[in-house]
Amino acid sequence: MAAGDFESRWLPADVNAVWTRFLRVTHRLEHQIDRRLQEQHDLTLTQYEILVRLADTDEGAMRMSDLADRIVTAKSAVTYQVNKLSAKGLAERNKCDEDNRGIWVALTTAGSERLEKAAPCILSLVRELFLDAINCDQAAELDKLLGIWSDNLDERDRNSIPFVHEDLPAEAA
Amino acid sequence: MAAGDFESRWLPADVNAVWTRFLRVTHRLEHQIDRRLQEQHDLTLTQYEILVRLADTDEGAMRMSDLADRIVTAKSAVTYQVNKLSAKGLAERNKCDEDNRGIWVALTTAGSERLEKAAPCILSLVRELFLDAINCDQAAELDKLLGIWSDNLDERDRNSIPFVHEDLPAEAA
DNA sequence: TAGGATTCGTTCGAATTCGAACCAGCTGAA
DNA sequence: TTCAGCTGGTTCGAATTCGAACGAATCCTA
Repeated sequence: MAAGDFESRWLPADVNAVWTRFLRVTHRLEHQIDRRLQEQHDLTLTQYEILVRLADTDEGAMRMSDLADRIVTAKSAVTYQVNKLSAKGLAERNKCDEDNRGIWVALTTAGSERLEKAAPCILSLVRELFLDAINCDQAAELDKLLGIWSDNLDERDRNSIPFVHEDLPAEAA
Repeated sequence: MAAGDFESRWLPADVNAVWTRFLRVTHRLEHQIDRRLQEQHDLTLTQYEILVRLADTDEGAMRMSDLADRIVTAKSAVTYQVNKLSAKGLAERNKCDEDNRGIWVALTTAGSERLEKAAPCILSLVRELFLDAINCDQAAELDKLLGIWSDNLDERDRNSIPFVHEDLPAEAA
């Protein structure tokens, strides 16, 4: 449209293209991993994610809310999935002494074992699809990008910015 | 575990960290956009995606299957969403002369208008969260990465590679 | 040109996700 | 101390997604 905004902005077509491509690639990646996980380890990607999050902690346990925050889903979805995992015997819910409302979700032995079996398989798939194809510099760059986006999102959350898109700032001739 | 594979491979912890971070960031990005879209334009991200895909074609129409392929969902989900859009008057289903089984999904005038209203808003949010924060070189790099991953996935699909993770190739001492 | 294999799109049921409403426990200020 | 407000988690109903099964149309091959 206007012809003077080349340095800091992208042209609409470019933005659209990159974003579209980004969405498509991420979805395809997730689908591949998810499918593999279900076929070979009877786990959903979400369930696997929960197990990984739990295993990543020092205490081997996490509060429901923190879990929800980490895996980026609604609290109710976490309740649902943790129940599922608990029914499978892979995780357990323990009451929380510091706060009687709270729940500590912990990995069971079976959960650890399942994770130990699944993780190498998944990580190798992740490597193959996602990381092996790029070199060290690119990987570093990717990591930097992820950091930037993450900070960006944090900031937005912190301020809970009320996004408004001004249609036309009423100053174009 | 073994200690000799440092150059082309990542350490498990790194892979895990990058992948985790990637998943989290992409989910947060999508949620932000999705929420905005629903609040301000009464559209799901999927629905918006469909409208964009349709608008991107020369004919302003697309076959159901191609749509499913583009937005990376099951065909049944496309049926569901196109029905939804059709009920809203934003898209229409036309029969296909070349193939009597087929359906051409086309944008209606209302659909174009809705998209024209929503797109700037969404693109500006995408810019803000996703692209403005990175410089031109990084953007170019990102584009390259997306290309690599995409090709990778294409290849895998083409050969429908039967993924097997050999637990230990039985040659480590 | 008949018949098996594919492909196109739909339908159905199951799984998952979300948000709103809710209850119970915690916190802070009067 | 008490009461209003907040926070952690669950429940419920609605929306969405998936995959399997299906019918119809097309393609391919003999």
